[in-house]
Amino acid sequence: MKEMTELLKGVLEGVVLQVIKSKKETYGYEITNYLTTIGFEDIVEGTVYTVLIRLEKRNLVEIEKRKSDLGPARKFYRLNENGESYLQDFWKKWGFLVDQLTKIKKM
Amino acid sequence: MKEMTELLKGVLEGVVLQVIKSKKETYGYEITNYLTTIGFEDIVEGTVYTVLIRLEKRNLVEIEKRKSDLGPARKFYRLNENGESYLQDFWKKWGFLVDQLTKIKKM
DNA sequence: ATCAGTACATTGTTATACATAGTACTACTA
DNA sequence: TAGTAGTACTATGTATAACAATGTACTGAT
Repeated sequence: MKEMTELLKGVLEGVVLQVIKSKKETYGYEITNYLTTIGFEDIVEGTVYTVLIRLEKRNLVEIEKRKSDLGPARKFYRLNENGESYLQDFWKKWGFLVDQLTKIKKM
Repeated sequence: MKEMTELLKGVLEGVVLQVIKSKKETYGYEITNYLTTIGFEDIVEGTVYTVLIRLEKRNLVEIEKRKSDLGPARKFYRLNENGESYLQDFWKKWGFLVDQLTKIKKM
């Protein structure tokens, strides 16, 4: 779906973290492709990479750079404990938001 | 719930519009109070007013200023047709986002 | 007269997503 | 072997949105 930009704000970080968690280990390019295939058509590489750098700065992920047999080296991301608890918190807030909006919509 | 700030981005506008629609007609102060009572504890007046001004600029609402028997004059907001279709679009996008995040969470 | 409650407005800051562009590596092919 | 497509990451600038903080102003009660 198009023009989700503003709605994505604040969500994207949790989404990317969850993708990393689910895949155990992954890298920027793969995350971008994954997100576009599942329907976030407008997400561009630049956006994902800025999120990843943010996650790194906040120490929510562990990083390992490894060579690829296809193209340049990949920077692999893995959740650490901070990342786990951040993600838990994120889903709690998300759940709350969904509940609130459901109520407001029915109002 | 606290610290929903970032998650609210892009959502608040739709929320405020829906509140206006549901109440048929309302004003900033009432909206702020309403939102804080239903659980958005951190929302402050300033935020709601900036949203309202945005809605006005984008021509999504009609405005009427009327005296109050209690305190200063109130600026009443009412959805117009643009507002209606914006709101419809908003709920569509929101629904899409909820679906996507549900999938991602289960992944 | 002062204060609390009601009501709106403004200004500056910060965070986030995006646009754009660039770098660099590999494999294929003309 | 030069060129191109695909893979992969980085950097810079911009726009938008929510918040913090502050100020104005009106009414009613003490």
